Amino acid sequence: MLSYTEENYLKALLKLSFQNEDRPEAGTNEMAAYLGVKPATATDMLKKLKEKDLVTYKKYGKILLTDIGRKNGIAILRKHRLWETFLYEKLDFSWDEVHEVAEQLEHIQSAKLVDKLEEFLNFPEFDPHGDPIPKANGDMPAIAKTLLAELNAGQNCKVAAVKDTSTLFLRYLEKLKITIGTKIKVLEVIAFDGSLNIQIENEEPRSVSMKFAESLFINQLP
Amino acid sequence: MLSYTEENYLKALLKLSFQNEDRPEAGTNEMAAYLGVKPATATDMLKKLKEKDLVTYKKYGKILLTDIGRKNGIAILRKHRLWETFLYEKLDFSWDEVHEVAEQLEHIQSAKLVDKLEEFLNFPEFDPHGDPIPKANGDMPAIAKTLLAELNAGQNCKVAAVKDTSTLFLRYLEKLKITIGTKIKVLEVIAFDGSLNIQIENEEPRSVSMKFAESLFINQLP
DNA sequence: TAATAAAGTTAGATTAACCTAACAAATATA
DNA sequence: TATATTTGTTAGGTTAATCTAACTTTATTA
Ligand SMILES: [Mn+2]
Ligand SMILES: [Mn+2]
Ligand SMILES: [Mn+2]
Ligand SMILES: [Mn+2]
Repeated sequence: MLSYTEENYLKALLKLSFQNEDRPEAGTNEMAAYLGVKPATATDMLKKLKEKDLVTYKKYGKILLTDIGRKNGIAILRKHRLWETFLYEKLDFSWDEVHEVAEQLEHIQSAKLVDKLEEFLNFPEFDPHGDPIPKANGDMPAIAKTLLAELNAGQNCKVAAVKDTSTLFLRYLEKLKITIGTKIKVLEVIAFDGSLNIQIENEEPRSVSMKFAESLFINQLP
Repeated sequence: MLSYTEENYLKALLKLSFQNEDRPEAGTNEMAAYLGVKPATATDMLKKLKEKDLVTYKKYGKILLTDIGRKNGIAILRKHRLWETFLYEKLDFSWDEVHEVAEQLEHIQSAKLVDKLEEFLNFPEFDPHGDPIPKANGDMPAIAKTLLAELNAGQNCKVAAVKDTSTLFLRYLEKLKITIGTKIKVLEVIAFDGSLNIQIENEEPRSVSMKFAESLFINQLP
């Protein structure tokens, strides 16, 4: 059985591996920063995880999940996202509130609980931020990876997921009435600063910054 | 903020205080046994809880919750019982499965979560074992304290709560189709061994042992 | 009441997860 | 390529929660 902390390291490594898709390994400092601990602490834990065959690790080398480490990491991620969905759908939490509580709930140990929860939620595919929820067998729907910023004038899309999950951004999205699934049309791309004029559903056109457009994953529409 | 372990000590002390109503204090060994640790461990923790003003404690003396300790204990108990209710009502857990998972869930820190959960469950008064669920302000419905064993031949009652929450007992109750709210009529009390002949709802009469009758709390019916 | 038993404490270790400070290796850059 | 910078490790400590073994206090009982 894994400790709370060990689980967090595995999940962190998994998420870092999603971030650099072509280079799924991470460094000690990178992990330490991600987890909010000092590098010395991470080194200790990585040695321990290596002993348990959850990561491959060599002195001064990069860190990679083993198959079993990955399996465990995905199980935590699954729980995290199912709980976020529960909080959002059933308990009326807003999407900027769910993460913090799910960070605790993801460590509850009960196979039955996860599976029953998934059933109760009707086997959701995506969490409130649009991130895919792994199935019990580890399968996971593909992650959207096109950014709004990559579109050209005239193109249509649907919001698939948020890249930035900060409260500041999520609150701003709410203000703009943007949520997962919202349709957006790009009216104009301003070459000067990369900002966009967009139409959100049938609202009045408005301008958003390049930073904004680089924080939203979308699925293109024909 | 209290640690997982500190919370468990407070809840334990609270429950022990319910058990001996006229003598709401506990001893070191009693607490240690309840929590499954050695007395030396409990002594250390009690000193720490005393420092934090959560219990009154003097060397070789009995232990009592302070007002603030009690308030905290009740908050944990509230979470425990709300989660048990959630698991039972929404996720189809059986009543002998809920406790173990609730033991973990009760330590999740989020005031909003508890209150939203309570609302989602429609402000339940009792958990799946018939135990009262404290309100957000600390109020708690009265605990049933009459045992089935205290009734005489001819008297009617409704099952209010289980005193013994062991899997063995709960499974046996299920087999007998007894749950919280089930009506029972005492047909005969056997003086020899304290066993009872009872009628469960409209089933065929049957005999139960004294041990059985001392494990069920009931509310008497006219 | 004196001896025995039960209840509770203390001292000293252990383990997990963290830290700082000093050092070593690998990488980037002048 | 030599030096500086970045990255990562080691040694030695701390804190929370646990333990065992030895000891002390309180309660029971002969
Ligand atoms: Mn999250
Ligand atoms: Mn976590
Ligand atoms: Mn319980
Ligand atoms: Mn607990």
